[in-house]
Amino acid sequence: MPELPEVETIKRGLGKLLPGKCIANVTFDNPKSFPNAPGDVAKFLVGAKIVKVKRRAKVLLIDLDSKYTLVIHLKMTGQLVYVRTRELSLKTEDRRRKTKYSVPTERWGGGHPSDSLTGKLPDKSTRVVFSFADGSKLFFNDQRKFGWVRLLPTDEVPNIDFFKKVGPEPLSSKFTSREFAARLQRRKNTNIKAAILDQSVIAGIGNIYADESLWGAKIHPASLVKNLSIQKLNKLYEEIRYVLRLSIAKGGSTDRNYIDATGKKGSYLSFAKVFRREGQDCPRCGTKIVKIRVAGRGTHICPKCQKA
DNA sequence: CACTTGACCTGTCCGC
DNA sequence: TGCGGACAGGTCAAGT
Repeated sequence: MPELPEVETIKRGLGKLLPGKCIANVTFDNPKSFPNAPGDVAKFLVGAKIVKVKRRAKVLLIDLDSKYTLVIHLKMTGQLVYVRTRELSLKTEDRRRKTKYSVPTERWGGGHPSDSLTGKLPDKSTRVVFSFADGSKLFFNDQRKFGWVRLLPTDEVPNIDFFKKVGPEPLSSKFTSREFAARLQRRKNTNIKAAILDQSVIAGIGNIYADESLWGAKIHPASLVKNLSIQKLNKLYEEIRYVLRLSIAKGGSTDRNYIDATGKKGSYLSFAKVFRREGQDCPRCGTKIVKIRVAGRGTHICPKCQKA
């Protein structure tokens, strides 16, 4: 579920919280969540200081001063939540003992309680825990275990298969409608929804923003790319950039379990036009929104605005 | 090579 | 109430 706006929101949150933090310890329960950790954790992770937090496509990158980078993919149910520990006052043995044994971490989540998912961490979905020298922690939670964390030398990150083939950032000022249309031609015999979900065509779009941008451009998701006019593709380009920007401004979409670095939900879905709105009226023409299946995904359309 | 489908997982929801 | 099955969706491997 985390698509570009959600990962961007997490990046911005962690970018304010993590730089300068020194990693004191890393624990993980599920080897698949951190495939190459065992040998490299001690050498290049513990003792390293966080330099910068970045994003490329739906991937989060945390640069360390050890010339290594944590590469994190949240896939569908991944979360990265930062928890500040209760400020310790170590004046007396009593207070130290009380703090140590009773309240390892304070309530997590920021903002208004109704905006956050409440609970204690770690929980049963916690796969990796990064502990920092100041006592704060970063939890990588992932209910379905599709996500992963990898530790790679920073200069090798661009060489992994995913980054070698991934398409341009849709919100980059260098990304033009002309380039968008040109890149779509590699998938000209498939449907437009599959084409924009293809990360090698354009980075960062997932099911939510595919449906929203196709509605905005009045394109049926099953339309073959080769049958779409250049005007339609230009409109789609504009809509993709519009919905991604709007969602970032709203802190992303919380469908089931997305939360940001401080535990807060995103509010984009309350602005969504069709996603998860089957049975409701199309905001443009009033026709009932229907849910169909395209490219193997649940797909939401207005059958009147988006003709096949 | 282009394209489609299934696998990877776990939790939730729906119908019987 | 319990239970089986469908479904959720990002990416990759394997299939056509």
